[in-house]
Amino acid sequence: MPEFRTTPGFRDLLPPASTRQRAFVDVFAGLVERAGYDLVVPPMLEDIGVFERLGKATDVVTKEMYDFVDKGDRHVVMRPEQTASLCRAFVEHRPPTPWKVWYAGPNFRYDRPQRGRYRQFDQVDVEVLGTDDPEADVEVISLGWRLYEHLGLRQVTLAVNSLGAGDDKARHLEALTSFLSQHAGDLSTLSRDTLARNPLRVLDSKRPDDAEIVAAAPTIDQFWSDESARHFDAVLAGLRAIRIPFVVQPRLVRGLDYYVRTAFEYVGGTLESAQNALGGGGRYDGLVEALGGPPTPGVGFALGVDRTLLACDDEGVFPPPSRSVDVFVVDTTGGRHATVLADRLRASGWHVERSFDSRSMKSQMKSADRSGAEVAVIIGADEAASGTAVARPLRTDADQSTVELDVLEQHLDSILTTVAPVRDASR
RNA sequence: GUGGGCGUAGCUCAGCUCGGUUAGAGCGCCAGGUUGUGGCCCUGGAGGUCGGGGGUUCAAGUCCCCUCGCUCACCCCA
Repeated sequence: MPEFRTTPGFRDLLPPASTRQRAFVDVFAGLVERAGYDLVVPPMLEDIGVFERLGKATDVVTKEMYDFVDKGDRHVVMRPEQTASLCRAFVEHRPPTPWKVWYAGPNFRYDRPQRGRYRQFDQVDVEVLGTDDPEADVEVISLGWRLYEHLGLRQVTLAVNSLGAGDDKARHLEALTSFLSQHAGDLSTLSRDTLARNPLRVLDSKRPDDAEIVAAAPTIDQFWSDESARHFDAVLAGLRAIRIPFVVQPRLVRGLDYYVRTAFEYVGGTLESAQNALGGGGRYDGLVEALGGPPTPGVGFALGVDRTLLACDDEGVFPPPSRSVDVFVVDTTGGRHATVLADRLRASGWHVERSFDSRSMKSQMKSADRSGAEVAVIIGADEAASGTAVARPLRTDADQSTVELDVLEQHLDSILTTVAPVRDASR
């Protein structure tokens, strides 16, 4: 074993996983930017206060944060999520509303790593701040859904609920707490602990022992105010209007206090474990205010990149993009010709590779083959002396030919267009 | 934080049950067969503190203890 390794829960992303992750973010960025969302890049380090406003479940949550005191005696934290950072940025800069933004980047949580969960993990998210129009909820939910469609995932379920707001949310919580307390004896030990900490989350229990009590517990839909019901109906109607299928799930909850009204989750169909949520979000109308800003409604979602890619693996979709090398320059005269020619051909827009260390022609040809290049351009002593190069197709039976260096591009064009249909249009 | 599985070559693993010469295979890498040409094939080569420490023993990759790491699940999930 090497002396130094990544610390627990952290990892190096190497190809092809790294290129696939970037391709994933590219798909996401293209999708949301077409919808008018702008990139905002908040720092990874925040004052811990930003995340202590997330609600009373904070005690538990704090234990899983990467926090420390820096050299200036500031208590800081590697951000555990992006939404609160973006809301902090909103308060700090007060941009015009509605503020439609997206971001993709790493977050940190100090918990035990397992499948699809690392201490540093990437999420992509969108947020809309400054409007409580239910159509904004619909737009946000649709963007997540369309992303899964673009990726080719078919076994994703959209679950939606309304958590209510203000009085109706409070009355439901009261009724739920009282009901669960009365039946605490019938709950699993673990759920009794959860009840003491965060009663809403008991509804999320997947333990068979709890099924009966959870099924009988009062659900939020019995407590909705007219306003909450109207908002939720509008969201559902909007989803129907753009033909996005959903399941209303009255027991869907969110762990943090700031969520109100719309809550939703995208649930994967292939991950059979207790954590099959690929992503989720909802309305957080009180968060900006809690961070010291003006009353500002907000809605957004965050999707776990690792978990979504795992779901892609399970469904056999979204493979990593393959490199397509156009030309491999083989130079047996020391390598300088390869340097010059590679530079020249790259400037013309081709994907060009070469080898180093003056290796044998056989070795360089082998590298050329393995690079996947369409054509090997070979320069040996004879070619160097006569100002020519040999162009040898590697993927067809066509003969190689010797061409003058000043017409090399033309020649490559003629053989590459028949072999490789599209060349980089930006050249 | 709790529990299970696993740590042997760059990678995937065999060897451990029942301790016994220089610790193996496939893939990958390098070179040669072909003194200027990839793929397929053949030959050769480099590459190992058997995760680390301690113990038992004449002898430990193999048995025992501890430890670190990986992994899966639970807990938690913003």
